[in-house]
Amino acid sequence: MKSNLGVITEKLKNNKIRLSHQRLKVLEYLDENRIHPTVEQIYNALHDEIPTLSKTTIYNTLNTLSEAGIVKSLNIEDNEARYDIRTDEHGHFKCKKCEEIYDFEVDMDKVAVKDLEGFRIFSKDLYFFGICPKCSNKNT
Amino acid sequence: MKSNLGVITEKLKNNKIRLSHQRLKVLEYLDENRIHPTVEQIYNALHDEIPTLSKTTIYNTLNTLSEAGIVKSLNIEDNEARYDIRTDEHGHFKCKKCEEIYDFEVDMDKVAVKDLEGFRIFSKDLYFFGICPKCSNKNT
DNA sequence: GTTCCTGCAAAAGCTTTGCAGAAGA
DNA sequence: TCTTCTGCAAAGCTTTTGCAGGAAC
Repeated sequence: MKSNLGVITEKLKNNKIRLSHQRLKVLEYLDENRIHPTVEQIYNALHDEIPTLSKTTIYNTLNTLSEAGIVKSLNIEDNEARYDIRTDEHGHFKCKKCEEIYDFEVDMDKVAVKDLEGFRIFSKDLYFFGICPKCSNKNT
Repeated sequence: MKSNLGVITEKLKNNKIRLSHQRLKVLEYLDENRIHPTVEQIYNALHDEIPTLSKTTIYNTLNTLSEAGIVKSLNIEDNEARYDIRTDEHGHFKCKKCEEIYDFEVDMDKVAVKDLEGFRIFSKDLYFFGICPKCSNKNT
């Protein structure tokens, strides 16, 4: 998928964010591994290829990209942030057994929202928790 | 509102959680101050009345109560947990200006959820972010 | 009398900051 | 060349843990 990275580099240029090797690798990883990784996971995955890479750079990169709206940070865990390259409106399901996070499509307009007249809404986070089908079938 | 605390103490007894002075005070505070406070806020509020109170106890208390389903912890901030004594399904709106958190009613059944056949859902967190009416009117 | 809870001190874990050298434009 | 980025070390914060004394039942 060269097209995706092309779109991504264009987004960086539009936001006047320099195309450093580290940033492109982090973005490539997020694009090719839609697992909503933690900083730790990104670090472990890229460390072999870029031995000098530091976690500080990953934190800096993700903060920069979040502010530019190129990635989205998820607060679905209580201790550690996760990152998503999908920035369109969708929900996240976290399995309490395997800890995996699944995307799902939502129609937020159908959430009956009384009580919010006069509120200007910029973003919406929807997190579901439970057991995924794979873990349900492993009857333990 | 003596009835609320009566209900609360009954919940504690049902869960075999001892009715310590500290726990009752934390719960009373949550019940009378529906501001989704942080541990820090609870600590500051109760410290005058209970000078020996420690943050460790507040953390222990809130963890115990969360596990028993008597309070709910919110991950609406990226750094600090907030706590809610309302445990029924409802949404939270956080104002980016005044940082206040508002409750709102939702009907989650109307969220069009494809992609989740076979998933067993235990809980749902819905967080909205934007500007509240008060802050919208202060045109700054 | 038992069992569980409190609170101090210390540790753990995630994230940010300061800064000198390196890389991008 | 000028500005920005990287990465090391250290610090900052929230939260957890170990444990002795104390409170609940």
